[in-house]
Amino acid sequence: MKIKDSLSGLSALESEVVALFVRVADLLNLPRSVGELYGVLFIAEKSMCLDDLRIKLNISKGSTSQGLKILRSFGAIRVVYVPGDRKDFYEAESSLRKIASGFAHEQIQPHLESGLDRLERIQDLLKEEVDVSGTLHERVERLENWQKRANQVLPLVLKLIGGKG
Amino acid sequence: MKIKDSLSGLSALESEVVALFVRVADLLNLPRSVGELYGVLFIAEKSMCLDDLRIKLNISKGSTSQGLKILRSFGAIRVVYVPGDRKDFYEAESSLRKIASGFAHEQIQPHLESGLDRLERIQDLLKEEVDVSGTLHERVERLENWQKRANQVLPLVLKLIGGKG
DNA sequence: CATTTAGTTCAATTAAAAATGAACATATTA
DNA sequence: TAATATGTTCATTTTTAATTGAACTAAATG
Repeated sequence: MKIKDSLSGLSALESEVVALFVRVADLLNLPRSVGELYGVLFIAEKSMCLDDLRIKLNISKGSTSQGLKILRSFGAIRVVYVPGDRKDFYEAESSLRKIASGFAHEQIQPHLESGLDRLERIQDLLKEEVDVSGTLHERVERLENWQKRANQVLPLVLKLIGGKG
Repeated sequence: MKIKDSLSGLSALESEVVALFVRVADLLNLPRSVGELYGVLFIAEKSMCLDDLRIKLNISKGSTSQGLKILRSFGAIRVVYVPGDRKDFYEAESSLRKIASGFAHEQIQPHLESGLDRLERIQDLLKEEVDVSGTLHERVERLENWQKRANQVLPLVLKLIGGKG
């Protein structure tokens, strides 16, 4: 351990963990850099500041700042106060429940809401129409059903994920 | 109704439905064209062939073919036989349970599996290390816990989504 | 068995998303 | 209050992903 890949600044173990979270980020439609940052913080022994992360990952200040902002936005990282240092230090939030909940509220919920808006517009369009086929009505009803179900399932999923902590 | 936007080939209602599914596609990390295709089929009165869709959406043959392939891959559309026509006709699968299940198996499961591979590699790396801190052990254990939970939650989510049909 | 029709594939192009880095804002301290 | 330190913003560049369209395979038709 402690032997860093001189090019990447990451140990073999760190690299693997980062790679894992880069994959997760991709799955969740988040920028690669967000996965990298969370990965480093997840496996870090100590809290780290923007520059620590930027240097370790060899990415730009802008990416680092934006990535940390995204991670903060859904509570995947926490800012910790370090006495005698004006820099912001970060550590990874380790409660899956909290992260999932934050993600659901910040990244999923808005989509569901705008979906609801659009569905209402679809219903309005349907009302304006004359001579609407039964099929068409049935399809729009199905859409309403799906929308409703999505809204019901999300909180249940959070309950499942948040099992213990 | 039946008044098509001459430029897009879609009625106002169709446009809204397509836009809705384009958003869903984006949320699920699928190409825009996949959302467009499913949207048109979802609201269509009759089954449609590749060329019907290509013309209606004004997209290329290649995109249409690839998009339909993706939709078939997780069972979001079905191929229907039309007597006296050699073309393949498609209609939207309307069972959310089936679509979600197909999506989970084809698009999510592989990620979970490769995640497991990577986790095993991380565990191996940890074993090779001497002088591993308690923190580090704890973090990798947490990772195992998350992985396990993801594998447990996925089938439960499918149960929830597939409520009635 | 040549021709047409349907659909796929994939190299090249285009479009979208992310990363960069310089300019900027804000807070600190000497 | 000048100089420094920290972090943000955003126009530009770079990278990645999606789309295109021509070449292709395969099947049906005449």
